[in-house]
Amino acid sequence: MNEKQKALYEARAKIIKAMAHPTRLFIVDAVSKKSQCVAELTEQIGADMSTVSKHLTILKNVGIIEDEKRGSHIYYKLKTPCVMSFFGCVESVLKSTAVQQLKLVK
Amino acid sequence: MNEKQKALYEARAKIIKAMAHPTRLFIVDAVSKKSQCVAELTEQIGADMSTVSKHLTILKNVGIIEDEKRGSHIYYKLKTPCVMSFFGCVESVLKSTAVQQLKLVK
DNA sequence: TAACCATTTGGCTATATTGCCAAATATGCA
DNA sequence: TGCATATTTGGCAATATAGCCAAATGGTTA
Repeated sequence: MNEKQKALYEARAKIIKAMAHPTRLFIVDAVSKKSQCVAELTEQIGADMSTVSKHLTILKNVGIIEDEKRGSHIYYKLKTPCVMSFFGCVESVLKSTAVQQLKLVK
Repeated sequence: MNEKQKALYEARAKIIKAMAHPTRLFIVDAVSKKSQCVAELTEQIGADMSTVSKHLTILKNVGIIEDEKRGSHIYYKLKTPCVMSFFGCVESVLKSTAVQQLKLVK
């Protein structure tokens, strides 16, 4: 792997890493349904608002979500909808391992 | 988020987390093209073989790749091909942010 | 301008991840 | 059996991540 390739894989990994957290996955899922602000998301997640805010920043920095200021509120929404396809694949990975674990039990 | 939901998001995140590393992304890419063993991958990656082996274990444990023993070699191959769709989406996220950064420069 | 609401930032601690080296394990062959 | 090859495991140090609290910022309204 040369330097250029390495940099490319790092850039890709950074984006996937932004999705690689339960709270951030929830956020992506939630804002894909409707634009929401930190306070709303915080209520659903049940963590400190500052924590949720930091997760939002991470997702925003890589370009997965974007913010829109409306008055004193900041609404977050999905910027790159293709990330939703991750969910389907992840589900099939989960299912495939579940099937295999079932076989082991039998 | 109730406990069950939380557990589901954690399970999903674990799978995505397995992809969230430059070396592991490279491995997924590489073994999607052809089955390979640690030594081969190590050569391309340029890290310690034990490091590469650990990355393989992480990917295997979540069910993204699987191993196949042939004689004294262990070949790794892609188990859940849908993860390849991540690349396309990641590329479009990269492109979309690149375009935006260009606009800022102008 | 002051009090207020929404949100982010700084700072700190706890925990998790990564990568190397050295040692262990497993397999094949002389 | 014993040595060579292929790969994994243990252990440790360095770095990164996550979460909370407290404080700061920024816009809104009285």
